[in-house]
Amino acid sequence: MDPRPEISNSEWQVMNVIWDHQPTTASEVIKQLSEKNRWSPATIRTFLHRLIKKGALRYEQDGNRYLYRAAVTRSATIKKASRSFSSSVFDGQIGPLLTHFVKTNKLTEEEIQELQALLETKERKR
Amino acid sequence: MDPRPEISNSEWQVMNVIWDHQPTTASEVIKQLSEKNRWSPATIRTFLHRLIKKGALRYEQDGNRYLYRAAVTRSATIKKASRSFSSSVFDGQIGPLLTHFVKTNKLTEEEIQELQALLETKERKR
DNA sequence: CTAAAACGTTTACAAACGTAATCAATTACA
DNA sequence: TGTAATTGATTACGTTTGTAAACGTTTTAG
Repeated sequence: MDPRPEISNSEWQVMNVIWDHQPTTASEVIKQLSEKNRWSPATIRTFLHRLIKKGALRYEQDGNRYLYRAAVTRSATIKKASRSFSSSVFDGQIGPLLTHFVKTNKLTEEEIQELQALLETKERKR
Repeated sequence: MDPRPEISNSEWQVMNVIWDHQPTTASEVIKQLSEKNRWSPATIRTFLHRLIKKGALRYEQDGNRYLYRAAVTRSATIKKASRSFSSSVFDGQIGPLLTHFVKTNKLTEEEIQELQALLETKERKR
């Protein structure tokens, strides 16, 4: 199920919780999110409903409550969002995006090494 | 001038043209953009107005038309947008974002080398 | 057994966004 | 010189988003 239309910023937070705890209940999501944000439970429930309507979440009855799970994979969703982000902000150029992020952010030793390894492989493959 | 609220997807396209042609006129922006998108001139003018209201653009009179220029730098604006993007999509983790982009995209030889150089420097500095 | 708490559903409402038409003033062309 | 085209300003309108209250049903605690 391809989520149409796009997932909004707030909805991303909900999706992230679901992907990390799948399958899970509304109250679990509420617990996780009402700390970070000052959202009322009702607000979070609204996001759950909208995500279902968008086809990004599925649910099944579990007694009197729902168990939610993602209807789309995290990586596919990230890929779509990234494409759309880089297409507006960087005008489709992935290279500048990457160099920008590398320049302007702190990376841990591990992250640096993982990136170097990935780039090595890329280079090999050409 | 810090643009409040955020720049929308469509508005990014306008900003990109302005940054590339600064200072420039509405009709130049319209020319550039109505090819890629199927936007009517009125639509593009609306974006210009909104960007001025948001404080992202400035203008000065030039005869009977305006000359537009950015009121914010491209890099500062990109940085803000990237932060906000990675904070919702990657929950603030920059590392995963980078590895994701490297994994899922084609990079040119030059891009790979630039990234490797950047990472080298980063590693030195720790 | 009854009142409160929990859960899902519906409705609400302002701001932002995508997309544009219309209007008024000015300019340029015939 | 009068009319068409250009330019900026105002208004429009449906959808999405952020943020939530209200409502009805079910479960639970006292």
